[in-house]
Amino acid sequence: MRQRERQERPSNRRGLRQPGHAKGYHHGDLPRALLDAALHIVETQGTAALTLRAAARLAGVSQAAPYRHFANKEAMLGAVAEDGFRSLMAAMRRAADAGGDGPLERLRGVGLGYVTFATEHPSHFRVMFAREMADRSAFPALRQIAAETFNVVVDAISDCQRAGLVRSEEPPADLALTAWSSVHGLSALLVNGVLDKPVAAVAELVTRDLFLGLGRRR
Amino acid sequence: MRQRERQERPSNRRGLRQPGHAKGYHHGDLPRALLDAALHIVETQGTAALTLRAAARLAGVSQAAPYRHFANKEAMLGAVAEDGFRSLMAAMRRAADAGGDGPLERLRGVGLGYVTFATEHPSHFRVMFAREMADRSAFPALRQIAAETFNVVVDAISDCQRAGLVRSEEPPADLALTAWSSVHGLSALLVNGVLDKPVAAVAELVTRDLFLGLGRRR
DNA sequence: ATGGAAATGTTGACGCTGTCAACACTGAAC
DNA sequence: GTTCAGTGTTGACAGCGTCAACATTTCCAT
Repeated sequence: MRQRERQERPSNRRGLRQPGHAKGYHHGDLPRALLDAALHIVETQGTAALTLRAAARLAGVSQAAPYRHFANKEAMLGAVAEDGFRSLMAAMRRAADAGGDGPLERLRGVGLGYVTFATEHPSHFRVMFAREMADRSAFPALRQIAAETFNVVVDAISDCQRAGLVRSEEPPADLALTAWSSVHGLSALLVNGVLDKPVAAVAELVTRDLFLGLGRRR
Repeated sequence: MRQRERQERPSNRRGLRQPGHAKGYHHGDLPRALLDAALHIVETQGTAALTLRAAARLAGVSQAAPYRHFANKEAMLGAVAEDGFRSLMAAMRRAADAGGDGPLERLRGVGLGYVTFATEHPSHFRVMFAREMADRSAFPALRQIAAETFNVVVDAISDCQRAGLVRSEEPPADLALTAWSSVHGLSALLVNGVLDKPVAAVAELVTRDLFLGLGRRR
């Protein structure tokens, strides 16, 4: 589940630590422990339960301890979002590999991987994108990793163009924007419960129609 | 500002205070006033400032008064979202009319209207879709009006199919789902500040590529 | 018209939250 | 060994959603 292994030091057992206990006043790697706690909360209890105090509680520290490592709650959510993008990229790449060898199958896999990640981790997905505009500019690392995610799509489309499977009159980034929008939009609608159809069916549908286009083939 | 008429209940005709005269112990039409207050807050101060107590304050009543008309905060957000869908539908229809006479121009207008509404009312847009799944099923009116919004897209596509401008092998609802996803996804990315390009440019781009499809024309 | 019932308002409280200031402990550098 | 920056704790504050208890007003049956 947690794809990033946390390096555990023997002197530091997260969660088993009690306040004031002689075991250790200092935690060891509190930022890591807080992020792990936050990730656990968002996956198991949803975004509403993802609170600074809850993360501190789960990490076994006092409510004010997180402020030594995160400027405020937004900063912590930013870290959670960043981790989410890493997971999303991994899921897309995994799905692309599983899709097949042809560039088109890989592109399709990227899209399906995106939708699958969103529906399997709806709360995490929501944290990744439910950010205010003003805040987003204050988190360059978040912008950066979102851009990398986008590049996965661009690369998949470039490969298809080179293989003559996708229109080449347009720059791959332009087509990638359309593809990303479609897949992200479908994910958002699914995650927010607007659609009640099975995920697999609508994902197949949208990726196919995205490829074919709405217009009549002439 | 808010130009929607309030519909008067027949059982309430006697002794109903007109807006502006509501000065007594009873308000007159507190539900309406609270919704107006909430709409004003979400437009001027964003979703974070949209709080039950703030709406009560703006409506000039105590913090507990809203509970006579809304079960909880979620219910109020649901009402705000509902109003948002009404505004969105109106914006789409307006943009369709402004687009031109041909069905294709109207379809394009619907899409551009959607994106324009989202970027011009980002906070309202966020409230409309940032709802938890569990809650959504508890608001049938919300599901209903979201379905109506979707039908605007379906109808526009049907018209295009009848005019032979859009592929007819597929049911219009299927194509509409792809179109909705694309336009919603672009809106979500723009609203959440993931893209920093001009709205008009990307909206043009995505709607065009959506029509053409990613695949090579044969 | 009138008095009780129902509707709708207020006050005050609870526990939760994000956040901060003041303080306490720890470990490393001098 | 002392000092000091880093990191943790305690206790407080205001604002939030929500509820119970109470106050006032309007409606309806008499």
